[in-house]
Amino acid sequence: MTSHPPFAVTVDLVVLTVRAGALHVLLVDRGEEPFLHSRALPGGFVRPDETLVDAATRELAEETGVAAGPTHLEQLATYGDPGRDPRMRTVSVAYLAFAPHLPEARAGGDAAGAAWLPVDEALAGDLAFDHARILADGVERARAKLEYTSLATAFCAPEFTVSQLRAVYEAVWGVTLDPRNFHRKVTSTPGLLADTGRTVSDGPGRPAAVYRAGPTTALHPPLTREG
Amino acid sequence: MTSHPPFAVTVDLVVLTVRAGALHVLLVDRGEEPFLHSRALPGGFVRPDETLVDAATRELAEETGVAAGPTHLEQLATYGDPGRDPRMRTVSVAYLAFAPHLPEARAGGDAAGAAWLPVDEALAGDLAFDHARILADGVERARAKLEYTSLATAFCAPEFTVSQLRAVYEAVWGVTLDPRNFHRKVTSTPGLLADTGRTVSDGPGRPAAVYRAGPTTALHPPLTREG
DNA sequence: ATAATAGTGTCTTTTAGACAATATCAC
DNA sequence: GTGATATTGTCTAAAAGACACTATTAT
Repeated sequence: MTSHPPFAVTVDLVVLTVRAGALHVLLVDRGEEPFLHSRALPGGFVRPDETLVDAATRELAEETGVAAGPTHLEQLATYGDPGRDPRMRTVSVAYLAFAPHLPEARAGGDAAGAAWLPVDEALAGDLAFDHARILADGVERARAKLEYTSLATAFCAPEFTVSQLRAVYEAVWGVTLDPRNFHRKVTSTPGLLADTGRTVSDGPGRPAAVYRAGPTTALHPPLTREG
Repeated sequence: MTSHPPFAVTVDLVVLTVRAGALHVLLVDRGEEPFLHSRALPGGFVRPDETLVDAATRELAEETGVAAGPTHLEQLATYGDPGRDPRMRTVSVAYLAFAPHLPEARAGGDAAGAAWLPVDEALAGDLAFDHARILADGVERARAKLEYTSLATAFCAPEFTVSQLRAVYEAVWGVTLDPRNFHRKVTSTPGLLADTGRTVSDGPGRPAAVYRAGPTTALHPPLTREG
């Protein structure tokens, strides 16, 4: 058999960040049918001559104004059940992005609005298409990857303190970690953090050392998720 | 923009098994252009009304005679660079399968032949399309998943001994593990193995207890990859 | 001074890894 | 018996987790 029925191919983005101690996801108000005015993950059709990751980067910038630069982007999974899009047979390649704390998103492209929403609220409400499932998969992937990679630093500004890094873990995992053991763990993992030699003071308390992300991306042994 | 350019969507399968102490992959000889008579991963076009995983299961059975029943199947990643298929813009959703030791594969469908090949040989030779990259990604995923899941049991027959399970780890990771520490580790992980109460004797030596896979799928803490 | 946060040190429990010793088979 | 494999036990070193204690700031 040599038939190749035509499919539409889209990319959808699960863009996560930490705001006010909680994990948030970037959602748009759909500016067109189907699911007009529903909340949805940003995304859109892949163009004939671009790679999938280029399409993801472009849609992120077009629809939400979030630049790819400070953001970690990786492929999540692909969703292609017949009927997931009422218009036509559509296969969507989902990407997962970890963003630092950014200014408010702006809408653009096909989106009538773009905003950060706590993932708990997003999963409780209705999302367009099968985006609730995609979001749930993305959150689960994020939680798992914090254990054995240095990706938590992707949620931080280029320079950050150990407390800020710990706040990322606590927000994503929804636990409280012992500040002393956490500090010892991350500072004793070779190559995970690069000391800038500077400190910052934020409110009362001893000023914290300022670090950048180091070259190490894999955590051996992993951080554990216990409270 | 509301245009949705047509894409062809395929599934490709990285089917892994352990034979003679080495990790093997199931490859087909392509029966048609392009890459006629090249070795390739089994796969083919997704039909208009089937899910992606159904397409993967169908192609596996059609092209190689491998039934889905005893096989673990999970989505690996999606490959869609322009130009990866010289015929048209094609997006391929790759699936990763872990098979127990099976009889020789048979060819069928679009495949002129199907055979198990050691992954080292497969990666050293030329594979059609970008299948070398897909295979490399699949092998890496398999190696990583053995660490923190019970998926090694998917490479075993329904009933197996601790030695047979250890042989899977040694073949996939290419290391030698201490039989005593491995035995203690897997038998002390709650729910990983279900004792059948029976033993089997294979050659000289004390007969080994026979187990089935237990309900536990996540390994906490993970097995380590050291020799 | 007091409260708050940053960071270090110490102790206990758990686990990994090395390896001795025992059990049960084929021959 | 010998040799092979299975299984249990013991020991040591490393790591996790609990938590006392010190350091440095804002107020």
